[in-house]
Amino acid sequence: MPPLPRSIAHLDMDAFYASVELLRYPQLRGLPAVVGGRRATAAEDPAHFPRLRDYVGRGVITTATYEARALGVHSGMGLMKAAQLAPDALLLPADFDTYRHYSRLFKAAVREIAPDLEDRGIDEIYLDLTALNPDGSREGAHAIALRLQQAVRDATGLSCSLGVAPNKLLAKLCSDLEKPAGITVVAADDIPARIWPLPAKRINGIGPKAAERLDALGIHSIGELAAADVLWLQEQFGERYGQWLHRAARGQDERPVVTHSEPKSISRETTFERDLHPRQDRNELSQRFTRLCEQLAADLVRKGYVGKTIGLKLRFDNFHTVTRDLTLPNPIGEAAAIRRAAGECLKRVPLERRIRLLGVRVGNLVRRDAIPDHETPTPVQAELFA
DNA sequence: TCTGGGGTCCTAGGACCC
DNA sequence: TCTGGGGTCCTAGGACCC
Repeated sequence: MPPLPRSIAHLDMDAFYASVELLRYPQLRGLPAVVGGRRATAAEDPAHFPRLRDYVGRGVITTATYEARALGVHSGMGLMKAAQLAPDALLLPADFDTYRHYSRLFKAAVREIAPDLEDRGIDEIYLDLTALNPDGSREGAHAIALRLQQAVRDATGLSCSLGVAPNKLLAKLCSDLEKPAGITVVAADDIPARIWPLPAKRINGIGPKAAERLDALGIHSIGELAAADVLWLQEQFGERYGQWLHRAARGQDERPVVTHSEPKSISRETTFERDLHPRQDRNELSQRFTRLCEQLAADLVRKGYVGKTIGLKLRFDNFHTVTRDLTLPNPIGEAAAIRRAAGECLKRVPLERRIRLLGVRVGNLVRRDAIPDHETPTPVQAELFA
């Protein structure tokens, strides 16, 4: 007997950050608006909304309303470029605490109906609905999706889109087909008609680089990728990725919905308002570096981890990025110890250009409460190791 | 006036051990 | 002395995702 097909959903909030802002400022509904840029300062009047054309400085768009998207603006786009396309669009500063609050609300509402939930960040989740839709019917899947949509709306006032399919890959693809507030259900039979005409880059895992290489090889649609010879794909893209491309294009994906996972690393990074010179701006650089380590140490305490691999990340004014890391004999978590280890990493980087970004990371994480007392480094020991 | 911040996973070479 | 594998850890970079 072949295993019963699963019923997997992907739920994606519609223009999440921007939609949360519209709950706060309903008078902006229907207008092009984007979320992004630096945090608001206390001096700014929260009811006065600057236009994109007034913005000066670094940053990208985090979310654009559908009205702004119609003007060609999308997330990830630099604010200065977006200002050219949509100078009159409103610019709303990001407020992550509020977004996290609404994230918890919608996930709790979904969990009441479908407890097998995998977190995929602040605004999307996977759900295993197999037990809720035992016959695997389209009608059953659609009914559950409608209930979920309504529950999310009741809990938050926000809309979401759902895809329901036999696996995560297809569910993710489908949740995007009828946005906003859409529901798309597909079965294996629908793949040739519904999935194969789509561009290959719509597959989660085919990014800009792979899409460009596929294009150059004459493969544009998922169907063309499905028709390509697997050995040839492996020659072009490597054994593993070639095999994965072949399976993905055919709608094959066995990954389970993972309801619990532990973090592998925790990091903090910052892009400076202006590029800092390694010697002329040495003091400022050093202060920002220390501050990042303090914030990271606080994050580690709050989340209950320590780690033994400390990493440093630098981005230069030409956008070239380098990383260095150092693995210590014992896990650490204190700001001073992190600062010292990351300082050792910094000594291994030649500093010949101005610095745009500085980041610090702690990996090889261990839960604080999992460390036997005799292994818990005291501050003094931590300093000796660092 | 280009290009945020938080992550995961993969690859590949070298060290080191069996 | 030379020739080998295999496994694991460390490090650096890169692709990709939200």
